[in-house]
Formats: sequence, structure tokens, C-alpha cells
Amino acid sequence: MDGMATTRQPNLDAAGEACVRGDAALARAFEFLGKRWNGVVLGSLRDAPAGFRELSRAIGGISDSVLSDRLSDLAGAGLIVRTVCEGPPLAVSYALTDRGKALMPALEQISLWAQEHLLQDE
Amino acid sequence: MDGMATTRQPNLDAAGEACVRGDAALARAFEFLGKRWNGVVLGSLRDAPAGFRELSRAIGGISDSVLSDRLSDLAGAGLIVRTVCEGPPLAVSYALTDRGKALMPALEQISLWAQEHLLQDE
DNA sequence: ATCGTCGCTCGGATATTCGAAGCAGCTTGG
DNA sequence: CCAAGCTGCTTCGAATATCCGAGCGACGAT
Repeated sequence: MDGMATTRQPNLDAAGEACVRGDAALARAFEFLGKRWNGVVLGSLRDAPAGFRELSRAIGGISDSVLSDRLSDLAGAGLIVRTVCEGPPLAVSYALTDRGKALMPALEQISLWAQEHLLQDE
Repeated sequence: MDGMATTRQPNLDAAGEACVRGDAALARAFEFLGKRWNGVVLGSLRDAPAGFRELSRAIGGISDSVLSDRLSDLAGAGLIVRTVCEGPPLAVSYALTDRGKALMPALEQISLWAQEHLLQDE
């Protein structure tokens, strides 16, 4: 061990910081994706817009309050839009924005990975 | 009412099951990725194995207790391995397994998305 | 011996999520 | 008409998850 570990160059350089290995961008992304249902909600919107109850059912296992929260978050972040269809029957529809759509390839990749490596348990 | 679903057939199609719009696989994946730091931890391990403190610093903002928890989770799920290097200096090293490595393309995709669509706000 | 680092664990605050219930408006239907 | 079901949420209390700081044993350097 003598030769090698004496110095520690791994990720601190004299100048200062900003040596974030894990990608600051990745970290930023996971401030959203790391919330319990955000990823799944986005995935449910992948193929088509949907209403509140529709999402609730499609996702399964999420509570109304949380879904409402997630939807607000996502809308606030500009990943989805909430559209109210007046008419009489008063329907609401959530859909992906461009920013949200741009995330779909990543989600598909994850889905693929899950299908191959996480089939149903480990 | 117009359109669809006149009767209460939410979204079951005749063929069989798997009508889960959001992809069951995606949902499964987000049982891990949806936990607050899991994605970032994996991302930090992308290029090279690392020790506990090293990860703690590289990630920044995570507490020891949570990091420890995440590491256990990930190890339990078979995405990373914990290797103890005896010697005297007693070092521990966490590294991705094959399963974990297989997830990297997806993470890169997410990172890319974040760089383009999530540059700096909030 | 004293200090600093590494790899964790423990305890207690604080934030997040859950699950059920409630409310208003519209629709079916008896 | 009025019960009963649907949709789109909101509120509440309780369970969980996460955060933060402190501490412990082992080791190396000073």
C-alpha cells in the first residue's frame, strides 16, 4: 500500500470544489424523479393525456392526496400541463409538455432495464 | 357520454392483463429509483467504485444514516456489492454489479435530459 | 497522547406519504 | 324528484421516511 494511497487525488483539487462525480445534472433530475410517484405518473402520461381519476386508477397504489400533490409539482416544474375542459361535464386533462416528452426515452430505457433485470423479484 | 368507456370498463382489454398503462416494469423500477437518493448514489458509482465517506462527499447533501440505508437497500437489491478490504487499513468499497451497470445507460439518458431541459432553475 | 479520518450506528426533530373521508357538480335511472 | 355513481379534488390524523448531529471503535499521522 505504500506507493499508492498516500496522496488523495480522487476528487478534490486544490482550487476548490465542483468536483461532483455523480453529475450535478443527474442529482437535479432526481430531485423530481426521486419523489415517490413522479416517475410513474410521467410514465402513465407517456402515450396519452389522462384525467385525475384515470391516472389514479392506472397507477394503482397511489393516494389521491399524493397524486394531487405530484401533479402540482410536475405542472410547476413545467413537465405537464393541466387543461380544464369546460363543457358541462367538466373534465380535466393532464398532458406532457415538450420538456416532459423529452424525458420519455429515458423512462423507456428504465422500463427496459426493469423488464430484463428486475423481472419480479430478486 | 361521448367517446369511450360507456360502461365501467376502466382500462381492461379483452386480450388479457398487462393493461397497466404506466408499465408495471417502470413502476417496479421506481420502487428503487423513487427513493430519495438511490439514483444519485448509483450515478456516483458509475465510473468507479468508492468508499463510504467518498460517496458521502461526492454526493453532498446526504446524511450518513441515509447513505448507509441506501447502500444496504441497493446491495439487498443486488445492484451494488459491498467489499471489505481487510489489510490493516480496513477499507470498504462499493461497486456496481452487472445488474447495476445495466442501468447506467438509463441514468446517462436522464443526465442528458437534465442538462438540456433542467439547466438551472428551481 | 491528541488529532483527524473512515465506516458506520443511534436518537430525536421534521418532512413526506398514506388512507379514509368529505364536498361540489354532473349523470344515470327508477 | 331523489338516491346512487362518477369525477376532481381537499382536509385530517397517523404512519413512515429522511434529515441532522453526536458518538463509537479502529487506524494513521503528528
